[in-house]
Amino acid sequence: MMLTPRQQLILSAVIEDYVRMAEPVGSRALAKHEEIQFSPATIRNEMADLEEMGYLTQPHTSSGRIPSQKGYRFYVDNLLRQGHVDRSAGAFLKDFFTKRIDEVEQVVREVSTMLSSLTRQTSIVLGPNMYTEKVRKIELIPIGSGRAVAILVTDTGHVENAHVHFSEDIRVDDVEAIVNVLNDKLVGVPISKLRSNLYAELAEELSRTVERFEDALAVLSEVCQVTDREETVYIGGAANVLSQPEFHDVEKAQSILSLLEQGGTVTSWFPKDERGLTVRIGAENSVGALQDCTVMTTTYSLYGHPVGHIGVLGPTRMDYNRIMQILQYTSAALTEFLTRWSTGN
Amino acid sequence: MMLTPRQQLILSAVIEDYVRMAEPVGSRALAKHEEIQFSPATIRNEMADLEEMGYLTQPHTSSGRIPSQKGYRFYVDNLLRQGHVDRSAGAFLKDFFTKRIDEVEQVVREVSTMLSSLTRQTSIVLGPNMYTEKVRKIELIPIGSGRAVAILVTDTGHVENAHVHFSEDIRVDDVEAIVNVLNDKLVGVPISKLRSNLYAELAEELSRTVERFEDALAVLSEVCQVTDREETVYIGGAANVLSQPEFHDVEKAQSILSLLEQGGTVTSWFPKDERGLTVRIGAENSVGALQDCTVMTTTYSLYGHPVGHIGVLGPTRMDYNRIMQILQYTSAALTEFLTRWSTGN
DNA sequence: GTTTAGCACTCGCGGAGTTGGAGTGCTAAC
DNA sequence: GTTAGCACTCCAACTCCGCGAGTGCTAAAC
Repeated sequence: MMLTPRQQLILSAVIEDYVRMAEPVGSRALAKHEEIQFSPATIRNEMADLEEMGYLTQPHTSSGRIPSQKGYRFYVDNLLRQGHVDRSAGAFLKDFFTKRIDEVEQVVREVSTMLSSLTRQTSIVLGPNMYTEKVRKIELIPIGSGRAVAILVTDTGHVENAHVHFSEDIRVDDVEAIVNVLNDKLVGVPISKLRSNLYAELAEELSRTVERFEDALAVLSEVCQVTDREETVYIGGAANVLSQPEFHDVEKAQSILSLLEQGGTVTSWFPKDERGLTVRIGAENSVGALQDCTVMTTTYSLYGHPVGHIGVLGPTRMDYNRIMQILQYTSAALTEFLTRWSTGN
Repeated sequence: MMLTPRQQLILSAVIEDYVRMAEPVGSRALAKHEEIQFSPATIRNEMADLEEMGYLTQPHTSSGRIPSQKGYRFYVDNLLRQGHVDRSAGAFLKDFFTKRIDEVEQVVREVSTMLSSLTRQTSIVLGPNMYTEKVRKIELIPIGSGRAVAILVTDTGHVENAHVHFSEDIRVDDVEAIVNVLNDKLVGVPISKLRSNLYAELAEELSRTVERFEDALAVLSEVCQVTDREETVYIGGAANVLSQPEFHDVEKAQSILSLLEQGGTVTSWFPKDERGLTVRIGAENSVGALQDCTVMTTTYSLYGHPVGHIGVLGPTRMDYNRIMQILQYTSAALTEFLTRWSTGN
């Protein structure tokens, strides 16, 4: 069942040609490759075998072959020659990451547009989540008529806020009391723990120390809800799907673009609880509209924990090698940036 | 030079038919309208005149007529029969705006997707700017190793934040001193005034009262920079451009989509310093890629001042009447929501 | 003078027929 | 096992043609 070296050679040649030209590749064309020393006839025989085994398909009898999903899978798993990002991309990336930026959000957003312009595909970036960060301070700022803004600052300087409603006649003391309890109990606690048992403990503490229990509870529940904030999704180069010949069919393109528009859906394309690089080819994506697409993703980390995802969406006919290199480089650089940033530049 | 009533009738019939069918409309088809009581021959004569005057064009000799840009312009300026949103849209809108939501950002974002699904076009919404809001409180929260987060809360509860770098050896007192001066001087000041003469005055005050002048200045300049924050841009239904027959040409569609992706550019499509409804038809848009598009926009307000924009982008062949009604309704409802929201729900 | 019927003409569109080329599978020779 | 040769397949591009929708013009009717 294993492929002979020659078959592997031919398979990768087919894939690489097809990725470049977007057209079925025939035996004559392959024979011109310098690594390939056999005659077209031999190649034809091998290709017929590869087709029989399901690695190649023919759009119609007597046209060249194109890789099947199984073919791509084998290629990604066994034939990708690891390496470094190519010259120009490397320069571009190095340049990008030496620019000094210090707002995380801005960096993440720019990574998204950078990835899409470098790969000429659509990029998807999930902003870093804050689960591992710890509460630094909670503030409660009244803004009149029984309303206030609750502000939570994490140890890395993330700021989240939520609006809270109070009873009309709450007093400044009450507000202060609430804030004090919250800060006493929550400073230093990781965001991911806010929801859990702490909630009960805090509710109890509040009921003991604070007069305005309902109001305090309102604040507490708002504060805890930051846990539920979805990671922000940045999508770059969505228009690039239209430049792929496989999406000149407007219907397909539209279905993909509408998917991309619903930020929520996109989140689910990323493998949960998996770090490092993943490649989802065609039907492996489970989402119907992505049957002809490959989604390649990886994670970036802070203090050794993956905190966000970066990914590239393109046709199954994508330059796996190049994009993989770019993603890995970017992931590493982003991780490094985050560490530098969170330890004080 | 003025059009006769009959010509106006025919012009609007042509436009309304064309908007519906997206195909050149001929004399026979028009003659079937019940408002139109003339024979096809008469209509042909009138259409020939309208073409000569530039209100209609013919894609090729002997095909129906389509409206020219000038035709649309005349239609929008003189023939649009004002009215109310149609039944189903009205119900939809009413329903949308009675849902109780209380985060401004969320409302604005949802308005964007609502507009696009209701109009089946692309919607563009600029979030409310804060120029008219006043500073409620400024906080400065150290997060270790010479860094801090500056937080600015406005009277309506907007929260903005920025990171600040200090000298390593700054003391808590210094930080407090800075915050105090800033709050003393800035609370109650409208955001729009932060940049102006106040800056100089404050710098001077800080130099007198605060030891760490450079650090104070760093904070001040970060705080003042919130003025420069661009309004957030929400784009909804970008994929809808592909469902318009005029954009089945992938090239065109792509150029529009890439434009939409650069949020910054989009901002410039909105007329500055103009309130109320504007319609930019075809070449009136000045941006090359929008030659076949119409951008219809209006503003929404808070306390009588326009604070944001909503708009719809579609082909010049759009349902001007319907979209205009929807925009006006939405603008009013959004204004009302904002007032209700900022005066305490 | 305005409106209308009639008619010849134009032009794009879709289907049918044709051709050329790229590519295959098979067979037989090396 | 490899390769040259050959017959075969099928798409893509092209041309040709007829149809139909629509026009402009003219002459008659109102």
